[in-house]
Amino acid sequence: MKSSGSTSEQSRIYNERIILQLVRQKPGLSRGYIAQQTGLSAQTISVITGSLLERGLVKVDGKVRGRRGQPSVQLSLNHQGAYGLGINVDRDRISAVLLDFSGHCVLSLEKQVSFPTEQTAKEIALALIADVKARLQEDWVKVQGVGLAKPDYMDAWLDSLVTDAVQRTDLEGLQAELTYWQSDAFESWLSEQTGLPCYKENDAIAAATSELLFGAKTPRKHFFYLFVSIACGGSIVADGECYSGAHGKAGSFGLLPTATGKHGRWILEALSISSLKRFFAGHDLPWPTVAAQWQHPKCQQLVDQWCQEVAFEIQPALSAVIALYDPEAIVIGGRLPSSVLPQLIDAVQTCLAQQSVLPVPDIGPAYADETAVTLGAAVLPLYETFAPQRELLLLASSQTLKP
Amino acid sequence: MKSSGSTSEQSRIYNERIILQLVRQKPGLSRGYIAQQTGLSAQTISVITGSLLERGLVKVDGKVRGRRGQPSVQLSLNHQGAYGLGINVDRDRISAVLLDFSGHCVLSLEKQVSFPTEQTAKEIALALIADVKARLQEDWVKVQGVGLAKPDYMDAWLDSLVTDAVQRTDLEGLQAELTYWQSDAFESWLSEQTGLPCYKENDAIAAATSELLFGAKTPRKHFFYLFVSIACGGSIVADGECYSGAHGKAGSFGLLPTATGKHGRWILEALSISSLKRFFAGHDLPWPTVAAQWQHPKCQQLVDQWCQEVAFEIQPALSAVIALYDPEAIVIGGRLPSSVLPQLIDAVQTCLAQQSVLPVPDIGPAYADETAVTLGAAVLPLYETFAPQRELLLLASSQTLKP
DNA sequence: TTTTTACTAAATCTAATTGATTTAATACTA
DNA sequence: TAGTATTAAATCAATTAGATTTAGTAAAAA
Repeated sequence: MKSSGSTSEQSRIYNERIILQLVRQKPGLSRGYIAQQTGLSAQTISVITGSLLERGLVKVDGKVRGRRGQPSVQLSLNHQGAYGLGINVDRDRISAVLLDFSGHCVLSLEKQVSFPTEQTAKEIALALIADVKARLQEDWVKVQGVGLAKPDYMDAWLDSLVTDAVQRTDLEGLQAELTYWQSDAFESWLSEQTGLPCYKENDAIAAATSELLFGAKTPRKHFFYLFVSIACGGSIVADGECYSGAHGKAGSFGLLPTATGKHGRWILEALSISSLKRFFAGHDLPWPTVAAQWQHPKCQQLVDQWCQEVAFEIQPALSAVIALYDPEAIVIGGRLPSSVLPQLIDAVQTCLAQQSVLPVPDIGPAYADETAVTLGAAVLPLYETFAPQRELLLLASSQTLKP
Repeated sequence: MKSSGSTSEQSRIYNERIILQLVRQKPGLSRGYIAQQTGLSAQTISVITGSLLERGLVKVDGKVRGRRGQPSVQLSLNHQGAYGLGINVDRDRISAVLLDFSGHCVLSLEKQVSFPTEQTAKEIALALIADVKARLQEDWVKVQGVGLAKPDYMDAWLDSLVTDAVQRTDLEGLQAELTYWQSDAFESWLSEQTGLPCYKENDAIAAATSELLFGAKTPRKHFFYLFVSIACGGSIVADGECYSGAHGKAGSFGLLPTATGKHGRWILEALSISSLKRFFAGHDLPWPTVAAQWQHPKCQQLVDQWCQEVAFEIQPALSAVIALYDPEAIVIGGRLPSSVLPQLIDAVQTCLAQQSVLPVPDIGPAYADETAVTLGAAVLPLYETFAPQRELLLLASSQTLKP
């Protein structure tokens, strides 16, 4: 174990990132305002923004006239200053995106699967890499890395986690094949193919990271991200950073028990798209394939019923989160259809207000829609390279020690 | 909201603290070894240790001969280099200590009460301050501050939290009196009386902080501190720091529901000294007043039964902690009699091993005995002044902004 | 005596601060 | 309306703090 000291170079990098963060949150800032906000001197800001401009990470928008004195120069993020590549491997699909520095999606690929194979994932990845190289040309060097987001336990609960594709019967064989995703072979392969660093997180942490980088003008520092996909999970944001625990498995909300067990013993079986699909099937209603179908009264009513039942199922677990983490807010995101999410939030709010002994924090939707995870994957390299993280200052040097 | 930049002065303070931490954990280190461990240059270490020696925070132990080359100088913490004053207000007693820089208790006071009044607390505090000033003389200036540790909800559960003193009948009047402890009036008063900064935390966080500063040669970075006193609580240590949540209430383990409700609805009623006392009373066994009495077979057997029942009660809550927080270890400490603690740990280990779906982390006792809280209170000012905290670098400057 | 190790002094480098200066706009005034 | 004052933004130049590099010295074992 090493407790690293801090040098001026690390401070500089940190200060650069603090400035980038400010400019990202409020485009069009003047150097003077940045100086105020950071507590650094105007001269320092002048030097650092000069460097950021030179490196193309920041651009000049224009000048603000109308006030006394010299007009201030408005600085903004240069959208084309950096890119992040992201791949999300989920139980029912593999998707990939290229994200620019401002979080805008430049390229996007997706393929439906019933539990992903190594081969399908590699095909998607190769297609993405080829597309990106063709699109960016010499700007390829601005790609900061590849992010990979996948569920923590791809090879578990195969029978209860429904996917759309043809029913597989050879569950044991499938499970064996899926253990591929327990290794880090795919990360290594990605890194090799691209020549770029590869960052891996579980889907919940990836989604929460995108919330941190792009979520709000004044992001919350303490929240719990409740992530709903084919299964579900969670991520704890503490002091403005995702906390991943001693073994990278923190926030495993899905592994808490449900209140009644009606929708499955574990929350990941109850609060999930699988659960909702089973619920539709159990009530003989076809799964909507077009957005408008969600508005149908029968559909609305069924969704409402499901939301209320599930809210009740997860209430004790959410109460535990509130008692243990004392969050400012609970943010719900993931891959639920955008028309279902508000109903779920309503139901959870109502249920918690009735049952909780502790004050209930804000409960609201994540900023990103169903694309949150894939986007989150692409955010990982950008976050790693440009967000002001604690590690930067505390554990930056990584020299090995004498024996 | 302010995102502060980082300057070289902050780096220096941080590096000083990193060095102090190393020297605290492994007394007798050479400058060269410190340089290796921190990744800083030998010269930097020379300068900083020079300053620490001059300020009396570090002392020279001797020289190591026997190896080739010039013998290395052994540096250690100067025990008399700094002091911390601590007061613990609990439901059944008020206690206070003066701690030296190495964590050794210099002075200690205690008074039994049945729920503490403002007046009793002030008496104890004044006595402590007088004693300390008499003892330290001109070294009074080395006292870094006053720490106050108290339960989060002093005025709740009055009926179920047993104390030793005479039964109070006027519960409503008592409760009104106890709301004093919800304010920060006592902190302000302490600060005024001593002219020193006052640091307040709840008892669980204070105990965990002492574990962080004095707990181990190579302290764990991720653990859950389960704190058992008249009631119980918890504290989450993440990345080597106590996490206190958005409103300072994180880790409220006691507010999670029990499995069966047999020992009370909330964990703080079941896993607590109160619960154990009620259990003894319910089985017509007198509460041991001498340490040896705990060894009596009848007593042992009763304690064992209680431990097993309580372990079962808290098992779901501990599983939630493991799933949500993914800790390296669960550390149990607080004010349980030292003979009861190992039995409780055994019971919890056994119960979790049987019930948990996730791998069970290490479960072990805290380093500090029943004095953990009071000690923890006294640690707060030392921790604040000398531990390398994240805040130091990230939020050090606190200038106010223009409107 | 040679080699090795521990440590330090002086010079250098990086980055932030301070104070003066330049630039460009609005506000005031004759 | 022209000219001057005022204000604000930004930069230049000099200074300061702190870490690193380089070149030593001191002390002990081989």
